[in-house]
Amino acid sequence: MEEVINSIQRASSLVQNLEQDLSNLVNHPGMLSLSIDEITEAFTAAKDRLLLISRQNQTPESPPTLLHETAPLEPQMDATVMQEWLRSSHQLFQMQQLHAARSTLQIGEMGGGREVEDSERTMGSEGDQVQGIHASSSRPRRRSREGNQEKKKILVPAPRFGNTELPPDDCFTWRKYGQKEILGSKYPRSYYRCTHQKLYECQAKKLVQRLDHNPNIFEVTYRGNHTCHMSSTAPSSVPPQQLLLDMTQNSNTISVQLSPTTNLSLNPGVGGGASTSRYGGDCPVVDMADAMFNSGSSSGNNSMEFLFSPTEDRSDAN
DNA sequence: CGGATTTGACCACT
DNA sequence: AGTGGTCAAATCCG
Repeated sequence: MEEVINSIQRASSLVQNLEQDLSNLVNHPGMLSLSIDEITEAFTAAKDRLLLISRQNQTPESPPTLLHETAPLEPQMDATVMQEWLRSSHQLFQMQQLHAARSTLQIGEMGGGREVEDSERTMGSEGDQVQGIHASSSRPRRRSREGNQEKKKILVPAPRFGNTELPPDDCFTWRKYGQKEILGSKYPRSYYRCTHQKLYECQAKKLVQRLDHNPNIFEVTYRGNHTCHMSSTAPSSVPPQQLLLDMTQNSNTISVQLSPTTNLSLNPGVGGGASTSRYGGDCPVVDMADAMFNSGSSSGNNSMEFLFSPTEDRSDAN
């Protein structure tokens, strides 16, 4: 596990370096590629180790919830895009660390107060219970009060190959139940709920919307917790959240979910498939989301503020 | 045929 | 009244 941590830390610092020199490196694709390769290798090394470890620790039927590869981003992206996903991925990584650190404490309120996002400001954020939606009951179409649902936003790079319309895979199966044009947004918002909503009364939902100014990035808003404890494929004896916690308890600083690999999508040099392994067991986003959910409240507030917040904010998270 | 998606309409909330 | 969220019939798809 120590090697894993070392690899991750190395990768993280490489990401930071890359981020700092990004404006220069963008003009030197070769060097940029090398840099990305280094990061990829570091994460891949960590991943390989973790896969080994997780295979030893998991029951055979447990879906691999560790580490992910998503569709690679197009190698030559502009600086803005690059910076966005670098920042977001770095933030995600920070969040993983934050979560790992906090998971050993009793997680409840976070000190910041920055967690409350705009939509929650007006509603309050109890975030503890989820109302059931019984479409066929005597009160049809009752909309659950958003303010009572935990709501977390993350930014996820859109697949640059294959079907870029697909929202990022996150290891859970989602059923789309609506799409709507949102005022002031170029792109429609898609509404998803957990496929197992009926079976397990799972109230997890997510909203997916492309960013106006950057269609290469999805803003994914998760609401409600998964109570189904199901992955996209088969029932897992251990819910992903649990795995996360279990693993993080073993390493006191770094969560092994490593969403960064995912969201970094550092695949130019890695022979990963171009398309999302939709049910392949790589479940990046949800791990992150779960991490956030399970930490009571995380540092997520307004997505942009949260993800692109200044460094002191992130260091504050440590 | 069953489950997922689409899409217009309805409803809750501000 | 405007807007976002949800429903549910129609349709698609494997």
